[in-house]
Amino acid sequence: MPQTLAPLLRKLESVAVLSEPERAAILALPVTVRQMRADHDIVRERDRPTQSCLVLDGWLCRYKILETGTRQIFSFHIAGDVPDLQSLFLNLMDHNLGSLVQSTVAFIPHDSIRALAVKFPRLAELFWRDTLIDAAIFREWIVGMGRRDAPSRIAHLLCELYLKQRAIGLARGYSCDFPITQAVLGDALGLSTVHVNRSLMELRGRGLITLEKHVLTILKWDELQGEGGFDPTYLHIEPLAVAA
Amino acid sequence: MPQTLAPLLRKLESVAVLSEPERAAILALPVTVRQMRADHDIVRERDRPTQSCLVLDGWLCRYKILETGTRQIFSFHIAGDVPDLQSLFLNLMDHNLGSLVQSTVAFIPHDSIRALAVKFPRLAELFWRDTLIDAAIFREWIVGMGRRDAPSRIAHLLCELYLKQRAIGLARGYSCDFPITQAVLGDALGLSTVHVNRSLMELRGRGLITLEKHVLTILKWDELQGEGGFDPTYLHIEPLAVAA
DNA sequence: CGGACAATTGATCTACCTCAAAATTGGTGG
DNA sequence: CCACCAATTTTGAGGTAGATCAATTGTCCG
Repeated sequence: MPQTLAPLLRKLESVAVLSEPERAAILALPVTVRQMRADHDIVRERDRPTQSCLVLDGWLCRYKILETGTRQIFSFHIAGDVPDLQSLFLNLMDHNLGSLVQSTVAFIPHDSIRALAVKFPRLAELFWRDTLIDAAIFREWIVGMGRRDAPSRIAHLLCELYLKQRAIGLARGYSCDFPITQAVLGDALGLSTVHVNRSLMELRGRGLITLEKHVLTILKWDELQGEGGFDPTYLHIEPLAVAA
Repeated sequence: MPQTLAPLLRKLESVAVLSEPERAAILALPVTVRQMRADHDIVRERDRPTQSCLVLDGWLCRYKILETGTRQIFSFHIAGDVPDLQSLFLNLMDHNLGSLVQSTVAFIPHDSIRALAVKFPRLAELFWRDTLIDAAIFREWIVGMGRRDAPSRIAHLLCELYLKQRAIGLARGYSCDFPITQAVLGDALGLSTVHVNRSLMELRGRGLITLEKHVLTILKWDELQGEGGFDPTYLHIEPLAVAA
């Protein structure tokens, strides 16, 4: 399976040009590919994983379940992401990672990632950088939950998920996949399903977006961005990503 | 200034035992020490820092200002923290770092941190790990903002800040410094000052805490923890920290 | 074609907000 | 050491975004 790790390579190369040995070393990583059904947990709170998971296809999310049984989602992940890279140095999982839809993932043993990092410090830097962007997204998420009302919170997330997909070539014009139900959206934004629905209708009513059959289309990018107070700086998407 | 970097050393050694060369290399880092008045920005959004900042004494916080002028704080930092370590690989600041009270910080050039990381991969891991914990705290913060009401959100933060201080020996019994005004607390938790005040009174009324003259005392740890749904796992504090 | 899930709508309730003022507290200069 | 100012904390009184509960109406898939 020579091209299995292509999504990872593409992501790393959107930030920096890799040397041939670096590319080769990445492609030589031992992986276990696995298909997951929708709504299936990949890693759970309190687990002590010995491998991390690269998304090849599909959508994953990370979340916690509270004592009360409510769920809080704090990230969505698509091809090229390694959502639980943090388990490389934080042995004990403090949250869950699960699939939102049917997905394909590749498991990479921690040992081989560590070996890679020691041998190629620059790759270590790129992986590290990736976890830093993860944190930057969390920060922006906090800002939204603390200070934005429901419609802007939703608008902001739509902008983010659209750009994330576009950066890896998964958008078509101003459209992209959006396999997230309103209930899931509520769990991510700290809103009730009902209120998500109403806010979404407002955005549609104002002609900013279209959202049907799990496809999002942004009709008025500038206005949607304005509504969400969205400034893409925090995603740290490099010009390289666009150039490619 | 042989002991300037002691807080950093103490923090790293709470996770792993360092070799003599590693200790020496850290202590040999070139630093610029600076005193800051309260409410002073150290790094601002859009800056491109060439150094990171180690807290030696005092309290810092990271925050963003929205278009509307409101502020959202997403972290507090005390001695031993390097709040803007992420600028090592994310060149452009996407938020601000400022002092909450009079503080002492040490600036360390990125170049020398990078050199240290390449030479001692294990130190790189420890720094990396630290930024991962940063992210873990953000995740928990999101859970609180999305799913906890005001009193538990506050209770949770009190637990966190108490433990953070205790882990580096800054607590006395169940008491610790708490130089955070109710307005600042509101900016951190996405609440109005008025509501922070009322929730705080409730916690006091129920005899869980005492908070006066900028000193927090936790009277009923178990109940406060219960109120906040606080599980310290996400802080990833190692047994070593307690042993020391 | 039925069953399960997802979206939509209606009605009521409440946690938290805003505005406004009063009471404390802490720091500072005389 | 006291008086005074500014920043905090506290209290009161509405107002509202968003929650909850409960149906109803799609929509997709086997």
